[in-house]
Amino acid sequence: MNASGRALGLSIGQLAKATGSKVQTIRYYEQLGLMPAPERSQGNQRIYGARHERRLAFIRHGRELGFPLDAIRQLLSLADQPDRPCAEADAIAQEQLAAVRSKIARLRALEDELERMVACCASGTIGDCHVIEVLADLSHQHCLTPDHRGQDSEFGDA
Amino acid sequence: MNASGRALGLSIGQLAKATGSKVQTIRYYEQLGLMPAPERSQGNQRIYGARHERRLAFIRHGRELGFPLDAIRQLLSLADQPDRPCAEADAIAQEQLAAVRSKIARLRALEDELERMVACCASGTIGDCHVIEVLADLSHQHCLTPDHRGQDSEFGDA
DNA sequence: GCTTGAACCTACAGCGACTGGAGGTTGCAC
DNA sequence: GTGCAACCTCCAGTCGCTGTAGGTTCAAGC
Repeated sequence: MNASGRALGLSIGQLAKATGSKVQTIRYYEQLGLMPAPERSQGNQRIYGARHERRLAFIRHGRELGFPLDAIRQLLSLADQPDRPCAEADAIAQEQLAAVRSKIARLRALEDELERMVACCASGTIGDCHVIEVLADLSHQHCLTPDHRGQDSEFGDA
Repeated sequence: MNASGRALGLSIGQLAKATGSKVQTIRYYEQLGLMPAPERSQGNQRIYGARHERRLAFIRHGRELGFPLDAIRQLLSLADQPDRPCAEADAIAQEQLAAVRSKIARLRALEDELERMVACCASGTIGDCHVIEVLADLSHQHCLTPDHRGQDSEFGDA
């Protein structure tokens, strides 16, 4: 019971290294209930097994893809019920894809505006600096889209 | 002294409406020192003039373009010194443009991964759900880029 | 003059997902 | 037995707001 079993005996530092996480992050996930509380050594230090490593890898993988922790929590609970339909998991992933696309769209608009802004900078003085002029312009006349404020709150993390 | 002068007598709520900000946000900017403390009425309520309106519009405009408040602080201080060279302002804008581009690149990679993820979902059960399978895969074999973790901390806000 | 309700005031907690530090204990190698 | 790295808990800070609690002021209507 070592290859895919549970006993493995990783310290939190070893688990962190194995999954590319930080020690604090692992404790943070435990605090949030995303990671189960592991056994402790006689000296009260956490001891992890393969099960924990898989779970943490799942979480990190989700985070790398930009899923919020709440979505990951749902995905984890779904992953534990192989017989349920996968429509729910699919919906979560679709939602994340939509969020990513909307952030891209917003950032591309910003990119356009910023490009125009810096392209016109002739390295003169602040007095005739296009960057400052655009920002100071109350009427947004220099802007491609007069309302470049995002409709969704902000493009958060991912 | 009304058209472009200072006296105008806006309450904080009127200023918020005029600039598309929220009342709390204006107070927050004042607390950070981005907005100067305005005069007060007899009843201790803030009274703003055209100068404040221009300054707040500048800040909001910068935020809409994703500049962090610290960058906006620098840009504001530059805007007050029209004789200085504009290289510094240009550099700040270039930096922001670079940040936006790097976020776009990261998000596009995520978009690709997520597309592949959901495209293969055949609406079966969790047991053979591609979404869950990819996330649970320790070896990242299903991933386009085995290291889709961002090199910069995260793609923050904008 | 009085009442009502909206808008204002200060101060502080919370969001998301960590990160870093203080101050103390344990584990392992030499 | 001695050092020091890694562990422990708890708490504050990041960024840019947003929301709430509990109280005061303003302007309009009667």
